[in-house]
Amino acid sequence: MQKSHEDRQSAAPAYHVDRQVGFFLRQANQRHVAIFANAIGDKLTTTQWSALSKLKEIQPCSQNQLGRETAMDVATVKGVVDRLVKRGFVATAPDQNDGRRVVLSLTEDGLAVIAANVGAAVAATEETLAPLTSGERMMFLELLQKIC
Amino acid sequence: MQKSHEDRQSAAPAYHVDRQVGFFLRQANQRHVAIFANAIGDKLTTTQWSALSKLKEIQPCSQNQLGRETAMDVATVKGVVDRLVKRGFVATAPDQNDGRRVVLSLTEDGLAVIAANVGAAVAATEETLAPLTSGERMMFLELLQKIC
DNA sequence: AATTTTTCATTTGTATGCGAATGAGTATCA
DNA sequence: TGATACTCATTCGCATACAAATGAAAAATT
Repeated sequence: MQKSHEDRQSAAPAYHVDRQVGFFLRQANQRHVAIFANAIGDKLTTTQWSALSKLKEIQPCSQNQLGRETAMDVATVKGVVDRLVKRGFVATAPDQNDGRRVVLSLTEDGLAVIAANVGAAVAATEETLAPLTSGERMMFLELLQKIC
Repeated sequence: MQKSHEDRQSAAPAYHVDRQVGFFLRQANQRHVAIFANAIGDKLTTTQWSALSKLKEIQPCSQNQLGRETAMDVATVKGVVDRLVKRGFVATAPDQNDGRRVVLSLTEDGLAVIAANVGAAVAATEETLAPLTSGERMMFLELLQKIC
């Protein structure tokens, strides 16, 4: 078998975008977002869901803190929170001790929408990992966390 | 040790957003995009890089086909291609046989910018996977592909 | 040949996601 | 106290990402 022109020129293997981690990460994320959107009943995005869920754990808290806890940029979390406030899931109040802060908390509706969709969120996680066996899932999650 | 209220109510484990695949996938992708942006010298995004690299493999081709090959929505690939055309990396021409199609191809500058940045792209992949050992990388990529 | 379906490209609207800049408020420290 | 540094929230610009709708052209079907 004759060697290809490329192989004759250098020992470096051919570059293929569709074999790079970044390419797969983007696709895997895309697939999960689609699964989540399909599973959830109340038109909540993955980031909105993250914000709501995290807020339930750490409320009351400032907007920036929520952003840090959910790995969102300040500009990003601003938009996410704005939409959640607009829909009545999150309430804002000025901080008494710090004039800069806006204190975030969940409303009744916010708590209700979380309760109503936890099942779907769990199902979305399950469906995303469906192609993997139980052992593969543990291994995958462990490795995935390492590159975050 | 007394059982928590939650445990008494149900056998279901507590839900934590920051332990779900989706949460990690988003973060891992974020980190890679940041690494890539930092490594590349010519202000190319990961999607723009995907489009250019793939185009080099399959040119000439239509816009929609490029979108399918790079896992991009028709609306998304439109914007990506527009910016690449604007910067002179991609040329468009009407298809002789099909009045709907726009035939895409790389320009001289397009080929040059790819050549000038392959090294950085490889380095970005390397840095993204840096937290993993060689064996872990193979395992991770294999599992990641399964959930795409 | 006429109808239906599919494909292609485009546009609109909504939602992230980040860099960078700004202004207001707080904390630190000389 | 006064200068400096930091934090918080906001805003602007740019770049994905998808749903949905549109119009034009091609392919498949009857």
